[in-house]
Amino acid sequence: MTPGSPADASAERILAAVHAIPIGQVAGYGEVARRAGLPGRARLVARLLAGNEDPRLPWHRVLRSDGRIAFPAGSTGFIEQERRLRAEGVRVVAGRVKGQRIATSVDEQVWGPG
DNA sequence: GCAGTGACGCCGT
DNA sequence: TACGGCGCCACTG
Repeated sequence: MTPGSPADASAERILAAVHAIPIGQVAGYGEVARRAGLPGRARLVARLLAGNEDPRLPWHRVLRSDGRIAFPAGSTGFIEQERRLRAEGVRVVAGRVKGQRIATSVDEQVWGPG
């Protein structure tokens, strides 16, 4: 193992950023990566979620920048994510989150669309 | 070291 | 809104 590797620390920050997403709210992969201090590492976030084993991790609150579920429509992950989001009161139509806007930058999360 | 692949993002049409 | 193309990063054979 490499407990002191920077990749491990980054993964920890990413998971923390995902946990920080409030119930009923959603965030984009890029936004999560940005919060973790890893701008441009959206794919790394996806890889982490794909291999996460923590059932408490609100991975379903992470969407693409388009506001759509990243899984292919009809797949197991797609159905599961859609179901979990709806359980939290999030309106999901055709695999897309409605009534909310995916922040692509920290400014939008803090200040809003403007 | 190179090529292929993916729960991505941005831009142009 | 939908599609296609290109770029970027990390992992695997």
